[in-house]
Amino acid sequence: MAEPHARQEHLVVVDDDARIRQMLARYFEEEGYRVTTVSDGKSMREVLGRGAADLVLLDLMLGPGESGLDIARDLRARSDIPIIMLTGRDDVVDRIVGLEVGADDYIAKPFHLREVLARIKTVLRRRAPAQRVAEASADGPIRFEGWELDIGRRRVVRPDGSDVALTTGEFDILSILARSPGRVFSRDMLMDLTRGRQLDVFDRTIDAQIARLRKKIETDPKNPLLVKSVRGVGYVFTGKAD
Amino acid sequence: MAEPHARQEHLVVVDDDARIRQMLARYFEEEGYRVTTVSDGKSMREVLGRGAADLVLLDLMLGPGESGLDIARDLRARSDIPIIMLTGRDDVVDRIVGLEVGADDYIAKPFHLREVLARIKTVLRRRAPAQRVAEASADGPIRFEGWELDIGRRRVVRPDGSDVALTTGEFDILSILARSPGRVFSRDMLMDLTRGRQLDVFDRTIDAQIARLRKKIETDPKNPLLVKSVRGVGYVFTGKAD
DNA sequence: CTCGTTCGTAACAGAGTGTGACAGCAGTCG
DNA sequence: CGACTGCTGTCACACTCTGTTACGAACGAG
Repeated sequence: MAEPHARQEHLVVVDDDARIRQMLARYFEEEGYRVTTVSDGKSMREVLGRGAADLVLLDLMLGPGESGLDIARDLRARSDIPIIMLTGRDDVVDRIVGLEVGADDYIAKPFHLREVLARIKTVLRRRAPAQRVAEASADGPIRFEGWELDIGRRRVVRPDGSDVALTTGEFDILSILARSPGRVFSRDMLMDLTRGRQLDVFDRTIDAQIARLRKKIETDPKNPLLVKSVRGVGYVFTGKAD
Repeated sequence: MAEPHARQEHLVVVDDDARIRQMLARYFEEEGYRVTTVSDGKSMREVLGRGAADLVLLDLMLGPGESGLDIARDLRARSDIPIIMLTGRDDVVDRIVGLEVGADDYIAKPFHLREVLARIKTVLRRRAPAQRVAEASADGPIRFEGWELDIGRRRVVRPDGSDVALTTGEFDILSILARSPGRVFSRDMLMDLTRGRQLDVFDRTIDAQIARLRKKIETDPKNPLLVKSVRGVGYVFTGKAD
């Protein structure tokens, strides 16, 4: 059921088969989404040019002379709109290439409408937080106070050259913080950015993670120098960039 | 469009009846395949010698002096190209022998074009996903941290130049991961992309393969640098491209 | 100083992961 | 055909990671 107060999210369905377009549109509309259907890449670009879409559902098997993969690549090059591909059951290669060019997920045909809906919700809810942390810095490592934080390689090196074994959660939090030194992040934001979830009222998850993180990277965890608390607000990275 | 969205698959039709050749060719071309027709075994070998074909559709009733069965046996001895035989309605013996010599399927004449197409798709689909993984990259090898991963040749070379003996399964997983560094793949996706199957609930297959893979390519498998785990999500390749 | 709030962190339980062992299987070789 | 070999899926068990709870310490307002 649609939630009346939630902003209606806008899906764009790209498929050359009119029946499939109609079937998907009808189903998603019943589920409370706004749906626009188009049959080819050109129309899709028109629609996207007109207004913001939240997600593109793209059939890779379009008619002759048009490749869903090219459309996906092109789309990804110019925007961050999440893409879910519809592929033939056995188009393993297409899926691999599709993910490579930046699609967020794929669904094999024939599909269950329920499943498509579930995937859409998942992708909309969190565009793979871990992924986002990684994308945060495809560039070189962040250096501070002799430390080195290589987000791409998920690796942290101490001033003395030794590796720090951070867990996934610890690493994600540190990445977010260190990427924007001096900026204060609320627990809410950290939770959302690293796990794609909202924070419950009395949730101490982030606090616990911060404590564990400090124990591993601070010389004196009681007097943190790198990750400081801002009472009533959140946490901030105070390491000085080299 | 720069490239067709999926490589056009190449069918070779071997039949001594020109009308049948033409009929099949026209139909398959409409269906998006690349088709080459030949009338005898000699021409077939020429065509196969020139370039890769994906499937041979072979009439067992060739003209006098030539046996489709011999051609099939010979072809199978020298390659893995899938073979579908066209046999007379009652050539039970031929079918048996044909399957024995390694044909993948047979179709009794007279046949429906639809059915032929369906069989072709089935046979092409049956080909090991691994093979399709390999096809996914006709490009050069992937290089990272001094390593070399040649997907086409299914070969992995260490920075010191020595070969690593990866098994098929290990290689497939590494290929998928390394093609999209920084992208997190769920176990589900890895299973689907490498073996074309879905993951059962408590399936640890991928974990086991990852462990074996790490043992072979990581300096310290306990602290992996190339293939890292993302708790609750999956695995990610963290090698940096050279 | 007192009080209510916020934060740090130890402790625990449950879920997730690594890995050795083993058995079935397919391919190979004699 | 049978022995052998290497690969893979599965299981079991240990270990790791994380969310939650609890409690005391730190903090800020008045």
